[in-house]
Amino acid sequence: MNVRPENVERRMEHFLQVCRDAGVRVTHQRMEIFREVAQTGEHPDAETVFRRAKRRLPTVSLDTVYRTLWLLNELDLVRTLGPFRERTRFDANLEGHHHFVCTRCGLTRDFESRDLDAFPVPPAAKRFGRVQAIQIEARGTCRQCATPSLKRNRPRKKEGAR
Amino acid sequence: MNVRPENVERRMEHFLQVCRDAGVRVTHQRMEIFREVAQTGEHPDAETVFRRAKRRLPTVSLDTVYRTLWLLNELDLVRTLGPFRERTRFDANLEGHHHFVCTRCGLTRDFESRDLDAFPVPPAAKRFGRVQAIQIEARGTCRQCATPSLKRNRPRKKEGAR
DNA sequence: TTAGGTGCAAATTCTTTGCACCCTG
DNA sequence: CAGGGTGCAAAGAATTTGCACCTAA
Repeated sequence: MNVRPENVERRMEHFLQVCRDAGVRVTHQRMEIFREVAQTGEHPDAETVFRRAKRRLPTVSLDTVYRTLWLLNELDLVRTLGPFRERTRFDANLEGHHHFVCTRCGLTRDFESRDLDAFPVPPAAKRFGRVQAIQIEARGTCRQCATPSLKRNRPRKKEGAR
Repeated sequence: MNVRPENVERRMEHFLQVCRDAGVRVTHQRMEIFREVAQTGEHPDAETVFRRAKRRLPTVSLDTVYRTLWLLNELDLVRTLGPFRERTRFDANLEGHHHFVCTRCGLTRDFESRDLDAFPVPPAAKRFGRVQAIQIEARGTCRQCATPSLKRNRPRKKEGAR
């Protein structure tokens, strides 16, 4: 569950490198916040990162944690699970199907793949519990986000193309 | 993008059947809310369903939409994308990896699969944009949720095992 | 030194809940 | 006609923002 120290170290190095290259300041807060995410395989939410980071940074604030996590996401040092900055979304298509997700704007569309449907459940997944279905998420950039003139990029409020 | 009328019809039939079997009342609101989700391949959020449902149900309220969507989810008539009723979660493991997701409590864990990493990007996914990575989500029930005595089931507030 | 970063507090946005009235079964 | 379902309004939870002070480069 926890990441081995040598890997955490490697991630920290990478973090420093990326920050320098991007001209982003390396603050005490950013280091510790990144470390908390780099250190665990638990996919923590902001609140959890906050709680843990406070052990080393007693005065850190939750909003700094949020700002830092989104910064790290922009620098591609961390990623979010599922479409990010999005509300809960519902789907009535219960037949096996897969999703294309645009990592810029969150657009999500179904597609089908016989080959994937036939793919056996990986044994590595079974150790966590009983697997009912496997579903792939193809992450990338949608047509509109790829076209510079029509950038859709992270609609925060109201809807984009849902 | 939109679901073909005959499939919408089939889903409506199924909806009625499931409601009857479950002893859940079939109200005008529930029918129209389900219809909105059944009709589109867009994975709408609650707000979007609300806006659309209002065209047929001018007096419907947003909270009814929420209550109904979660009811439909419980009846397994709709599903949510990604771990549901969860906050945004972050991950610093950027190497190709996959997720086991418990559909009861949202527990999410990484696993690796060489075979899946080697799986070619399905052509059907490419039509939506450029695919950078494919990642599978193995959905099922985790050990703890499968054990009746230790039910974890949907922690809403505060954290479960993240 | 100084622009970028932080902490605080307040604002927003999304989602849920309590309660009185309504309508399905 | 009884109990579940709905709408309203208000509460609650998660996340973002404005601003004055602080600090890494």
